[in-house]
Amino acid sequence: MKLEIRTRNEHKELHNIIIANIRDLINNKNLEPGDKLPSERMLSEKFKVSRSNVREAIQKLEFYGILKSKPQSGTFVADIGQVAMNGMMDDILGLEDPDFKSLVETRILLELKTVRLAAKRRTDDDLKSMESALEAFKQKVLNKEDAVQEDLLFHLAIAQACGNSTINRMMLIITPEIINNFEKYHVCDKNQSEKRLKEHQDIFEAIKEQNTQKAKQMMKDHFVELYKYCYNL
Amino acid sequence: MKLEIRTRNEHKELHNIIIANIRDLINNKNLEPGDKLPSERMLSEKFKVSRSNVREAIQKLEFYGILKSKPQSGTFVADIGQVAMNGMMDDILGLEDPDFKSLVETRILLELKTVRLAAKRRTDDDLKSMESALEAFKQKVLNKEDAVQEDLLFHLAIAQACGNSTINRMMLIITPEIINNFEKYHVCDKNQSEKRLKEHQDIFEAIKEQNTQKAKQMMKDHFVELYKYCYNL
DNA sequence: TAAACCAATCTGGTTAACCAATTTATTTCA
DNA sequence: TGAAATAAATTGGTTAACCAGATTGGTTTA
Repeated sequence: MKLEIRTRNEHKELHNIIIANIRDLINNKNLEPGDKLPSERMLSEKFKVSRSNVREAIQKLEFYGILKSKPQSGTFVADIGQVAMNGMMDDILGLEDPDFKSLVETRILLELKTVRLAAKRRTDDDLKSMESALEAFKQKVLNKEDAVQEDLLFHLAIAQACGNSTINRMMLIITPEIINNFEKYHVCDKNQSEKRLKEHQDIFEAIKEQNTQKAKQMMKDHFVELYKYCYNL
Repeated sequence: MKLEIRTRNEHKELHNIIIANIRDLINNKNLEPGDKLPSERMLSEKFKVSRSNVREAIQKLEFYGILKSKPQSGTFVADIGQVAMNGMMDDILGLEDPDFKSLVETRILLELKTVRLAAKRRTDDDLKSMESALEAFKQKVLNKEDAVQEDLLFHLAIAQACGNSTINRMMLIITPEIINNFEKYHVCDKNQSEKRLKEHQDIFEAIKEQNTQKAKQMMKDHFVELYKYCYNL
């Protein structure tokens, strides 16, 4: 178990070394946005690492939009400017794993927005999928079963209804981390699950009525417990 | 040019097919959280795709926290529950490229938060890096040069000072996309760059004074133009 | 001269063989 | 019989050779 974590960190560390090398190379060679990076083969030779490691690092930088790979052509510096790229590289290299507090704080921020947007923009289809998610949650609660997944699926259904693909994407990114931490710190309190169900139903009703103010307030009430965890921990 | 885009889409499409296959497999075999997935070799054979394609798809699912790979051991379903996993898979498969409006809307939401948090939590080191980013922006503006990168670097410096690693991460994710769209739609107006500089300085001062209300208001003023783009487009 | 052609070369992507650590099955010994 | 030792099979990770498409530079041709 310990070894596996060690290798994971070493793996991540190797990525960071390669990313730092790529950054230095871009700076030293004064590569402008749009310029072509040396080929993967040359990079792997230069950095004394395997080509697949180089590819993984490039893939990561592609995810952040810093590089673009074109098949049978090359890898290119994205059009974001050298200075911005450097700043972002430094940020990426300094990224630590998110702490629970930062996750919860972000979730509250995002969801107070999604619920307002969802109340404003929800379609009938959105309502249907929210309702079925709510129903699944209800069944689990009434059967006194664990319902953490169904809980968050309802929230994801709201995010999907908010009509903002970027916010939706971010909810998808943080949700698994939220779940993991919930389980790690035993945040979920089964005794309150019926209260939670009521709150979910209130939120759903507000969205259905397209009452943005009420929707936001219901969500805030729903998050009262979370606020505690966020600022007591 | 057209071909390259076609191949990119095909590539993404292949990933989605594999992800959908993995989802179906987990459902059909009733794999619980923590259970082991079939080996990469078996998956590649079963899905009639290369093993490296399978690895890339797994890597993507790892990024979203749905799977976890352990070297020399196997790939495991994360502890997020079957139902939640299914919902997330569906969301991931349906993810389209973010539209400009959703990007701007999200940026405004995030930055109105980061600026408040930064005003509350900023350290002296944070101030220094914000100041140097601001200075770089100032120089470019005074020289009438293009300053889009320096502009957004200042905003990233604020995000770094907000003491929330998750929000910071999200700013890093959307910034390149914002820049690309700015350039595509020619949002940046050079004639107003001196006004922008003034606004940046006001924001910096408010953060320095730790005046959260003022900081938020200054940022709002700074975003007036963006609001137009967000709701006129 | 310049536009069209072509072949050598270089590219990211793919494949299959290989590696070391791990897990599972088998054998051995008390 | 049961625990300890060991061998075999399986795993994700790594490597190097290979592929098809794109690029490039020189040559030919109108």
